[in-house]
Amino acid sequence: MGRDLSEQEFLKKFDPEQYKKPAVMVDISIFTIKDDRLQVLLVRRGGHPFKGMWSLPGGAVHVDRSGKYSFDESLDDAAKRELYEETGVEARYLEQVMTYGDATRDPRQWTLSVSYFALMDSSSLMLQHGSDASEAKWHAIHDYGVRAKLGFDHKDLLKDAIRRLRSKVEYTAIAACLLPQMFTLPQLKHVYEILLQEAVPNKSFRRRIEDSDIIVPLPGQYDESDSGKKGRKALLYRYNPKKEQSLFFPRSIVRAEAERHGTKK
Amino acid sequence: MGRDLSEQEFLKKFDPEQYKKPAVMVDISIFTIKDDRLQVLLVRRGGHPFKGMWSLPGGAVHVDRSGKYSFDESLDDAAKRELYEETGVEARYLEQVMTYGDATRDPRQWTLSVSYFALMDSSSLMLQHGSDASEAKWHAIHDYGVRAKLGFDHKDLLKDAIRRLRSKVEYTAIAACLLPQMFTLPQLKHVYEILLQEAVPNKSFRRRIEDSDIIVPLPGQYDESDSGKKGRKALLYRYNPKKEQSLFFPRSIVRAEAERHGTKK
DNA sequence: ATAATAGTGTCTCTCAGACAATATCGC
DNA sequence: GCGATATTGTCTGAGAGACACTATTAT
Repeated sequence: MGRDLSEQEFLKKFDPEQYKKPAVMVDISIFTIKDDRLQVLLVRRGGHPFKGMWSLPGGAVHVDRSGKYSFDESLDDAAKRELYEETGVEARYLEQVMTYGDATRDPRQWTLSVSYFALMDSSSLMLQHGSDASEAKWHAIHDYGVRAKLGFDHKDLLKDAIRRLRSKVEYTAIAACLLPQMFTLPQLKHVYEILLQEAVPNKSFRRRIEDSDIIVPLPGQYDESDSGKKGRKALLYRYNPKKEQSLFFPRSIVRAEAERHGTKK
Repeated sequence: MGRDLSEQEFLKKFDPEQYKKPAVMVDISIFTIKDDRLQVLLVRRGGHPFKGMWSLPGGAVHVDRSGKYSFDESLDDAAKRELYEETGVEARYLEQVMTYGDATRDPRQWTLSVSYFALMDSSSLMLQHGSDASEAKWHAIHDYGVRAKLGFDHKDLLKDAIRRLRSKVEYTAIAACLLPQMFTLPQLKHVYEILLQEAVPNKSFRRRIEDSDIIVPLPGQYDESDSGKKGRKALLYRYNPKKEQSLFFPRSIVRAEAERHGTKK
């Protein structure tokens, strides 16, 4: 290791290109509820590899300050940038799922993908066309995937993202991030039922909300949209924006029974 | 984009070094139970940056087939290799936590760290000295960190790894991976109490085990070690190796009450 | 009024935790 | 036997889900 260098000298001499590096991508599963289904935004691949197939929106992390592209300060920033490029809006919720990396998942090189999932309400959205993604489209989720053929190992990324979402829904309030700022409890319950794919008991559900300070009522405000609808009007609630971290419910919903987390059965 | 290339032609022409890339490291929080405490294995840094400080064991992913180092087929392989280089054994449990990446966490370059945590029983261990890590040592966990000063943002990596471990212990059987192959229920209960830092009700704990098929008794076999000990001998159990995935308990242990997941408070 | 939807009251059954009782060991 | 540890038995309170009931709206 030669003589003793100071940290300054060491950093000056350090060559970042001394070793071969993997490519680093950020890929996002952007979810929304549309037509009573959970849907994910996919883009059709315009170039090789997997040309013509669908894939999760994403791209390389921008680490070159002198490059022509906007610089990414962090992984989260890269995810937010990709998300914004694809949808033109910011997501209500964004969370890292996990990282995939091996020698063969991309035929070009050893590639690593940091997978994220994002939640948005479908009304807040304007699909941006152009850029590298030739076409972007919502695809309904069936079970743990989509019917379309996905490139790379994005089928796995998507499956794990859906799993994470479903599991997290049971003990947090993030489902509210799939709805507009203001919503009713029947609407929210409906989102839960779509995500969990089973009936949610009414009383237990409302008790959960009451006992939490995550989802708070807007006293006296009723849902006036969909004026043609019959029946009693529902009270409006909103997702509590303060205390970002405590979107946790005191206890889990549905399926206290076994195999809640089992991968198969 | 020029004329239409076939995928083969495209791949032949593709230049992996066309864009600048971040460095990719794998860092591992290796946990064990020693002296009635949760402990993590740290190495003292021999070179810059953060020379002389402690850090999580780890290193760059080896993606160069022609290099002098062993090639890593995947991220998990890289983690297993680092783990083996450091401890000389394979861990009983290894799980990816999450990935950290930004422009400044390593003064040399934009660096990304994939964080893992590993569980092992302290008896199965032989610390390997040498290589780039000049010194390796167990450090007791207090609250969500260690007393030693850590380089990089490893304090955050460690904190998140501990959080993941503690949270996962409540609904899985991974705590058994901190004990030898065969163990008694009082021993396992003790591990839970060390990890969760609170008393675990005896009857509930044993009911959980009974109802699960994750931890199974070795009928008629008693713990004969520590022969000087008073009192009734405990039955031996083992961690069920088949069905790797279903190390989940039907329900959670302790703290059904609020703030189970809160970050602070 | 009636049907439809929203929201509330109440009962029951299950289960986690408390605590007591029993079993088995070394001495 | 005695103290220590392991294991099992029983009771009770809390809470989730079932279900019936009330409230409010459009037609």
